[in-house]
Amino acid sequence: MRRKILLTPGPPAGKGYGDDRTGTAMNAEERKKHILRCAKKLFSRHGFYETQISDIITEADIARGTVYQYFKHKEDIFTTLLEEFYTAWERLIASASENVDLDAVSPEAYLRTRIRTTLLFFAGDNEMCNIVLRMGVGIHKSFDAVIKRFEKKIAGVIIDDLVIGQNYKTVRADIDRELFANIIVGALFRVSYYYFVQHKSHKDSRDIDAITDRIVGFISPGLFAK
Amino acid sequence: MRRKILLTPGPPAGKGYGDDRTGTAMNAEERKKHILRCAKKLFSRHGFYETQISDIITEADIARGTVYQYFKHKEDIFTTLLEEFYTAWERLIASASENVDLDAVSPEAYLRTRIRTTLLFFAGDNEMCNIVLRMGVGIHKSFDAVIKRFEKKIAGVIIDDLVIGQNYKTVRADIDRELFANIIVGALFRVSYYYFVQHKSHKDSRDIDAITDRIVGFISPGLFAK
Amino acid sequence: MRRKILLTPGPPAGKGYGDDRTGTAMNAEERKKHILRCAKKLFSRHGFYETQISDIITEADIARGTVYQYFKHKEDIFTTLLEEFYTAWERLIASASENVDLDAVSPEAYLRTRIRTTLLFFAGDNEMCNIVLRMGVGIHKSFDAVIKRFEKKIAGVIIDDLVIGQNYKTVRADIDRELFANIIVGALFRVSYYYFVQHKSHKDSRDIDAITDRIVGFISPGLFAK
Amino acid sequence: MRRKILLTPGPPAGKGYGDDRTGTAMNAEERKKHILRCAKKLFSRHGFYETQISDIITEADIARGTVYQYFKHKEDIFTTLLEEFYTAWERLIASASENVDLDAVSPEAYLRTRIRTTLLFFAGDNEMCNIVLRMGVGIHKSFDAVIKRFEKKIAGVIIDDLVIGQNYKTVRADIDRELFANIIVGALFRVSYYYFVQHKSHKDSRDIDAITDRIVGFISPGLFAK
DNA sequence: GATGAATGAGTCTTCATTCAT
DNA sequence: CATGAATGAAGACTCATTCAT
Repeated sequence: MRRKILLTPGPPAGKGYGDDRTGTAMNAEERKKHILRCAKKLFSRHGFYETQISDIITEADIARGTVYQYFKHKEDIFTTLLEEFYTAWERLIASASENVDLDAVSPEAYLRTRIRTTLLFFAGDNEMCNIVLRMGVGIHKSFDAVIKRFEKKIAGVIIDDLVIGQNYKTVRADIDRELFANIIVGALFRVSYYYFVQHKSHKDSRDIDAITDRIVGFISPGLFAK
Repeated sequence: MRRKILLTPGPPAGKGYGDDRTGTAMNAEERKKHILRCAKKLFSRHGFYETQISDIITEADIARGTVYQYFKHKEDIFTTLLEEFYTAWERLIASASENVDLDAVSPEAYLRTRIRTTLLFFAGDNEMCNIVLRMGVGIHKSFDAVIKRFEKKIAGVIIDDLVIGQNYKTVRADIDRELFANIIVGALFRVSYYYFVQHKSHKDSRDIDAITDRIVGFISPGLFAK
Repeated sequence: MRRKILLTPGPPAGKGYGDDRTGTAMNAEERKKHILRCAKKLFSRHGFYETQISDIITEADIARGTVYQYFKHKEDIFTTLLEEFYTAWERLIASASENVDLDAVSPEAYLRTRIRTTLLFFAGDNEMCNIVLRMGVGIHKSFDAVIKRFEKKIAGVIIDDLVIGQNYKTVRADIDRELFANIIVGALFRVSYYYFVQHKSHKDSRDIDAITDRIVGFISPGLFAK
Repeated sequence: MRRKILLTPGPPAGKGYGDDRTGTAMNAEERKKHILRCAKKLFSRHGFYETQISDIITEADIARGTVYQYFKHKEDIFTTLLEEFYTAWERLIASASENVDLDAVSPEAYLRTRIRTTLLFFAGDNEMCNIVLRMGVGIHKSFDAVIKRFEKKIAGVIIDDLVIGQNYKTVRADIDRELFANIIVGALFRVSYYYFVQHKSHKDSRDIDAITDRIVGFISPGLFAK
């Protein structure tokens, strides 16, 4: 029986009539944002797959059907979140570019601004930061341990190298080892992904040698003591 | 009944005899590896959640129950894959370290070896490379488009900056822009993730300024023309 | 949590292991037939939409998932039922035609065979009969009353006419009024549907006059007393 | 606020003012009819279950809640449609009976009027015709193909028989085969439904033989050449 | 009277896991 | 050990109905 006609028709009832936990009424715009906010929180903590619509409506304190008044499906929520984030980023970059007089600013100052802008942007929303940059989170709790171990290890190896280098006085003493290790890991992971997964046009060891050379050439000046 | 002795000699029936494309029978060890190989292929392409046990047994041409003879659950397969990968990496790093005489080798040559080793390792198994380096992202087909767009854009912005810098002669002419953009993106993403998600100890804008300064200080020497 | 890993894994349990209410094990073929049989019963009584998968599995005493091992979806069950029925009918007609020597049999005897065969076929499976011929059933309980009233009325009108005609001696005295009313109603409904819904090529009143004439011409000889 | 007095005078806001394509305001009576008209169109095309309240309000260009001001539930709309149709039919039949002087009119002329009236009635509203005469079948798009095939086939068989009969000169040459096939199919379906589903009082093959005989006796005079 | 956001019971379908053979 | 039919908890999504405005 699809619907118990004449028996239990009933819908609404009780709370939720537009209220939030604050009891303030919400218009469509606000409510959509509210759902998005709650979903972001959950996606950030548990990932897309481990976040259920049930979790979202509990968090948002709304009815099941309400979600579907604002979003076509679960993916739509996630996609909207991504789109908004990316759009904000694009706007930021665009506005940042506008206000720069390339002739008046030193290259280093320019680079500095760029990097600072990006970091500030990510720092401003660490939930989206987690969603977008997630490196292992949001997959499945049971993988966390394994992943964490690896991430720790790989950074550790680099740090050890740096310590040795600093002892040998070959590596600059003022290097922030922790930060540096992350830079290297990030760079290597991304380069690997880019060349070996996305553009895997028969990279043989000679290609890899070439790539290695360029990376070393780029890193060395900032890394080693003169 | 046991009548058709000549027809169904060994185990149950029909195909699925545990053989692989070769038709050769497999022992336990081989069979487990076979399953892992098939699962890896699928996880790499569709991610953990979008890969079903059904897909794995189809790919491996085995019976549903067989999987559970070798793995406790689906997660166990994935975890085993990760573990194996990490273990291999650790072994590689360890053996690489053993054979180095730090007094006999230049710091740059040492760095070169380290990087080359890592790249070779990733290049050697681009399925695992995809799984490990993208994991959270190999999520759902419908997100791919959005993500790709962003990734393209962010790299594009950096490349544009480099072009400008090279025109102005402030950036070294021999920089491989594509590679460099990936290094920067990778570094920034990871650093952001590390500081703003994992260790989010109240990073205010002063912390970010400090981090920015260090990154700039590290990158500049290799980036700018003298 | 998609699946409460390590917490509540469990499936099977208890009954249902292939048993029916008879306790006899079933092979794939039988089980599919069993599901079909149960579904037919329910579809026949409550219609496609008012029959839930839950009802079917209760009736068949199987698990929810089992249905989907044999049928892609609910529609698939219904369609299979229709297909089987139609196929059986086609086979029947074909075999009936084979054994007829048109030169040796009187036209009336031939007609007789045809009609008898069809009636026997429908009489043989009144559940499918109801599903296929349903004229108002299987829609929604709440419509039943309205429909029944109309059906009664329309037949009533015809029967009244016949009574009058028989009193006037213009209608053959040996007419089975109930049967005849159904023949007329069925014929008129179908003709209307055929000409006014399916092939609605601008039937104006002249067309209708022509159709009427033909119907009258065909019915009259068997209806009126000489 | 009530500022835009000149813009939003009457009720709430925007469109949906209750008007139809003419832009004229509607009173309660008209509005109810309007909803019925729209619902009829949709029920006719997609059936009761595949027509949603959402579809109806879109078609009628009214608000969701408005429907429930005129109808208790979805079923109520459908039932109203049926009731109206049946009532109209009853009125028609009643008025047709009034004006007949049975002593002055030939039985055949009387039959002719009856049939013509019925056909005209159905032809006058092919949406209701579709709803009433197909009801159970306007079920689900996916079944259409299967059903159509059967309907075609069954009519085809009869037509083939007629062709043969006409070649043998046993069947009247002036028979409209298409029309006749529909008459027979309609009659047989309805009789089957009546006797085997509704009044299934142990119809055994002897009953069926009796029914068959009567049908043949009734059809033959109009069918066969003398 | 009209509106339409909110409601939530109900329904289909998926899929990891088990266990008799 | 391999098999694969059976299992059923879980989850996404629908949609008739209500009621504050």
